[in-house]
Amino acid sequence: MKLTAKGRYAVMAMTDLAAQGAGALIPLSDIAARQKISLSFLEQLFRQIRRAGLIESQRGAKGGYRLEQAAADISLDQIILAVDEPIKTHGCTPEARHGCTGSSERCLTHDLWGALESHIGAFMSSVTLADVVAGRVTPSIVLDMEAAE
Amino acid sequence: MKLTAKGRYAVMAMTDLAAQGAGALIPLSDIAARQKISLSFLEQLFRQIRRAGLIESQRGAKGGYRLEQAAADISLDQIILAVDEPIKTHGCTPEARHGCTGSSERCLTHDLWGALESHIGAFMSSVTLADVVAGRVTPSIVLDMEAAE
DNA sequence: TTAAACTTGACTAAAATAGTCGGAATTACT
DNA sequence: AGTAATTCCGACTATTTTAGTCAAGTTTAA
Repeated sequence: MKLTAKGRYAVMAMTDLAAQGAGALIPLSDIAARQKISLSFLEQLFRQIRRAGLIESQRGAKGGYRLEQAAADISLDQIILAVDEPIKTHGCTPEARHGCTGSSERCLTHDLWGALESHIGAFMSSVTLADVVAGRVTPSIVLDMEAAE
Repeated sequence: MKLTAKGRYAVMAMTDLAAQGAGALIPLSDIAARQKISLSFLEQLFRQIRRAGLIESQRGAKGGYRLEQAAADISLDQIILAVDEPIKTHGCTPEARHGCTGSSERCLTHDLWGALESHIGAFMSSVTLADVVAGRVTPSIVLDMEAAE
């Protein structure tokens, strides 16, 4: 899972949308103003998010966007994956130049990248928009996991 | 913590070095050949890793690199931080254009990025070179953490 | 003396990122 | 019917970052 500014903006905008209440149609211009993100850029992001099925739109005057599902049912990884290309963690693919599939044996770090990927994914899929809006995402979540290890 | 191909190569090369045994001086050309990484590029990486104090070098014929500490005492985040700029997770800094420090209140997602950062950091600092060499890094580590949640 | 190896800084090509632009389609309201 | 608000779309582009090269050293073992 790639973590870029684009994904950050998408999460910020979706959080804003979720914070506006459940059923209302919110025009992008409102979100753009509140989050200080250019409208054009937001349009591009929301286009992708809509195609992923996370939001629904209504065109025309008084139109806007609303969440397709409840905020508690939308996890952050869904948002990130909607706007960024999915994978990018390890180069151990047949196409990669320096991957380990070229050589006969697996490279020593092969499993590592997979584990890292899973680790990040587990976190992002465990946090929902509702969590973020409610301020339930704090470093304590992480500390809990570390302590439990 | 940024996760790029550069950091990956650094970890791969350091793993290779650790796998060669404790005290021996290993020339970079050996690692370059085994890991299929260009020698020039490796030189650049090892320069940064040496400055970070993770390895020591001996110049001249029969020279090379060896780990400064035991493989069990070198964690992956030390390697990543040595070759990549440290931070890059959230834009909530004074310099950032769209950060939350500009507005009076904190942005809703502020804590989130910090938590994500901690989460990734916790993983990378919990894994040592010795773990990777011994093949102790598998997705099961992640599953353990999830199950414990 | 020679060859192996590290050291350094500057440079660069390619890729990815972040974001723009112009226009078209749709809808509510008057 | 007309107008303003709004989503929708694809293509385009400037900037930044990444990945990697290059040329010219310095140091040491044999």
